[in-house]
Amino acid sequence: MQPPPSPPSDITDLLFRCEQIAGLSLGELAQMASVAVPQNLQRHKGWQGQLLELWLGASAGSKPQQDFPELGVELKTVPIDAGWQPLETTYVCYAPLMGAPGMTWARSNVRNKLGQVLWLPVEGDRRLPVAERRVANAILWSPDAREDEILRSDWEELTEQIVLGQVEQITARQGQALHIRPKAANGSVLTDALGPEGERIRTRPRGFYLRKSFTHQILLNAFG
DNA sequence: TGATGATCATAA
DNA sequence: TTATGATCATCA
Repeated sequence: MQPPPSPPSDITDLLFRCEQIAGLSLGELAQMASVAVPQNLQRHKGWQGQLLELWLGASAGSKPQQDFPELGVELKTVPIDAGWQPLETTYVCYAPLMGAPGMTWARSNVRNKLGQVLWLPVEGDRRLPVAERRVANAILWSPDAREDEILRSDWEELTEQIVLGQVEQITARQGQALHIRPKAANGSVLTDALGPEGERIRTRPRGFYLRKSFTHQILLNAFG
């Protein structure tokens, strides 16, 4: 078996590809793709995500778009423990800090990314060697009315604070399902943001993330 | 011990 | 520099 040379033609094709790799270990998938397996993920944090992108035929590179634009699907690998509990929060996208006139939840990047997500749970216990971690069955998810409402509410609160120039007051403690945390190579990276008087300030870049509890519910609802 | 805040690698 | 892929590691 080898990684597919082209993107999936439709959802069925995508789900079929998921079935093909379900139950296999990262070591097996890496070997078949001629990719080296790192000892740990300390210096290879996005490694498994990129390996699985390769196996599902997602276009590489960093674009502020979905992984499968033609299918309207975003791919997210999520490390889980034996009880299907996510071990990490899930990065969603960059948080625009300069405000965007007329931006709404429905048109936001967060909503766009989360409109339809293909969750790919992977064993993530740090005691398990990376190569031995297995890929679970994929879950194709779209937020229901209740979930969308929770996300919208969190997004609106955080976005309002950004627009009002209160970026520095935002804490990761805010938000029931969606929150904001720093997102950068290190603390010296700065980007433009809005200040309290509408002036331009420099601050650490931020990203939107999904809380573990929210992702956990998604996995449970799909019955993992 | 878990969540928050910080950080690592890579592409364009 | 922005943005993707995320996980690490410190401290309450």
